[in-house]
Amino acid sequence: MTDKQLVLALKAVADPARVKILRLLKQKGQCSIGKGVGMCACDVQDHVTLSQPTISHHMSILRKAGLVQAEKQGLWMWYRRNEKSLKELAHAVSADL
Amino acid sequence: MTDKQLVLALKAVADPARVKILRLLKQKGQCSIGKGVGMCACDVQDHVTLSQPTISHHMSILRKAGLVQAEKQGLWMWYRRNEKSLKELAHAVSADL
DNA sequence: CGCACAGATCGATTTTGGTCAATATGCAAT
DNA sequence: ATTGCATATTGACCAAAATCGATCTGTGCG
Repeated sequence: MTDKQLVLALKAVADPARVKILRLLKQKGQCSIGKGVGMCACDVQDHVTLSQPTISHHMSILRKAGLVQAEKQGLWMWYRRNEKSLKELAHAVSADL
Repeated sequence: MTDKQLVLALKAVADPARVKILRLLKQKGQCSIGKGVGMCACDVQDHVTLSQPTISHHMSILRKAGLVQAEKQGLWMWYRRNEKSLKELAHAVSADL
């Protein structure tokens, strides 16, 4: 993990809304298209008081940081945590900071 | 560690200059007033290309986040890492994100 | 006292970032 | 094709943050 990637990931998690979203994505059985894990953007919107564009923006930042993965499922976008990247981030904070 | 503290600490480390400073503070024998660990502000300035006010600003942010401790030593300010807080942050990233 | 030095604070500027309304895109069903 | 829905993108706005020059504070020394 390069320093640039590290700072990008840290910036991504250094926001209350995105911390909340990452935690939301831990929940099971919340996905409106029946996936066991993860959520669609609209599911996220049901849990945070932010506009749809703002949520889309946050998801994009988490995605660019590699902390969540996104997959288009017809009309919906299925977001889920990237546990591997999250683990890498935790390790980097523990070892490289 | 409250969520507010967590986000504060994450914001503190989500900056290239402050990542660099935290790493600098790991070095031994760099302190101009003879402390084995840590550095004075002027020692930090010797290693990063930022103005004195900017460094003071960054140190203040790291300090408010609890990640570094500061102690006035006569004319100098002795900064050192707060390993306990850094460990807590690493744990929070690993467990609470 | 008065000077010199380390560091903090102030003020201004520029950049970055969060937010939303409006609009665009893309998909699915009728 | 047309309509409806989920999401993305755009544009604008405001808040927060990074940076620096100038100045202030406080400390030690002659």
